[in-house]
Amino acid sequence: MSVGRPRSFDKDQALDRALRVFWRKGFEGASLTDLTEAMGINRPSLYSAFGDKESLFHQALARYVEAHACYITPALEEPTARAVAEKVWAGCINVICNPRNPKGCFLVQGALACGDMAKDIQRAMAKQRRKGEAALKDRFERAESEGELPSGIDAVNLASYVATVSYGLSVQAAGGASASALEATASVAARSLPSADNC
Amino acid sequence: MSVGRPRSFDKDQALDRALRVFWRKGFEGASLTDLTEAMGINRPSLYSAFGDKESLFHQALARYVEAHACYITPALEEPTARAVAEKVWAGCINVICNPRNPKGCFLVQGALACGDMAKDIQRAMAKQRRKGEAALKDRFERAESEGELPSGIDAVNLASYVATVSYGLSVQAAGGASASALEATASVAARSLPSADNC
DNA sequence: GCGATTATGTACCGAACGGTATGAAATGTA
DNA sequence: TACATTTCATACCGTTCGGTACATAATCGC
Repeated sequence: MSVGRPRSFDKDQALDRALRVFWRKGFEGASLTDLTEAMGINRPSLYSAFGDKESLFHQALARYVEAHACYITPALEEPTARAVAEKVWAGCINVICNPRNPKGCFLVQGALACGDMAKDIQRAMAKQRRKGEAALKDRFERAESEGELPSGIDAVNLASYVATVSYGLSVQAAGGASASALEATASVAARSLPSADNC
Repeated sequence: MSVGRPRSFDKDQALDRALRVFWRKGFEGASLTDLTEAMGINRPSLYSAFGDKESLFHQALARYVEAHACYITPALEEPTARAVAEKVWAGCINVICNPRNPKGCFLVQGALACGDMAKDIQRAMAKQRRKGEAALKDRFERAESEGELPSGIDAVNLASYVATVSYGLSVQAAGGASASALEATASVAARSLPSADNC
């Protein structure tokens, strides 16, 4: 056991609550007062446990990826490109319309447009989005090699498309769209996907 | 001619410059110092000409709709639902990847997630997005009545889909995607659209 | 118990925020 | 020229921002 006074709060829980604040208000819209109140701690505790606001945000981002954007991993294991895409969108809608969560995708609305001081944050978010797209691309390259993709679609474009629809759904959710409305939208999007009779 | 000292700056030009700042940095990320410096005027001139920051934002929003989101109107006059959607996406990409503009769509990134003080702004942006979707819906209802839409797609869902893809493209552009990459993405999206051989 | 160490609560820091008071400058009217 | 009117530039307002000094409290090894 480490010496010194023990921490009186649960660090993971506090990080989860910070994530929810950043998720709802964005990096710039979330003040330290918002954060400390939601986390149930005061400022010095936040700084000693997480570093400054930017560092806290990066940790919240990592937490989001592992705890909320994790639906991507099992989706990639679906047997067909179509099933992968449909499962990604379904998982996405499940997160962005979950009444227990802020509306929308954190990776989209955490820092899409921001002041110069937050440009590093903005880049980190874009990088994380690209990471998801790269995972999709790898998966669709496999589909390509298996002859699953029709002519005129390559893995990169399909991955970009699947991600693009996800981002669009997130904007819709942030604007108040319901899960059922977005499921209908995703079902239209699915018409683009390769199916058994078009390859 | 009105009495009093004449204004020493062009109001429309100043508003255009304010729009660009809000577009790039969002409502909260744009400070009054950013705005006045870009507009080439000082604070009291801004307040006397445009009101407070929120009022200026609303005027910038109106300007954006008429000067940059205006590509929607001619797109609606295309003869088929497919052509409408393709022209909307092409017009969208032309705006969000235009090197003369900030990257991305102002209606998406102006105030997607924000602090409580900017919630009215957030709602105004969502309302404006819905306005565009409603225009698409009306157009696709016409397509529906003309028997152009295949079974399983109604006008509302198709309009939501076309808008959703646009928003997703905007997120991609904000993240640095090139116009050519987004054109390829949009071409995948177009596979969802009704074509001559699927109704 | 005692010192070392770490966390907590309060109270505060300089800087930047949005917004404004004030007086000088520039116009039309007379 | 004198006045009314409107804009301009400076300098400032109170508030909130992100971040921290400092003293106290709680735990460890000894």
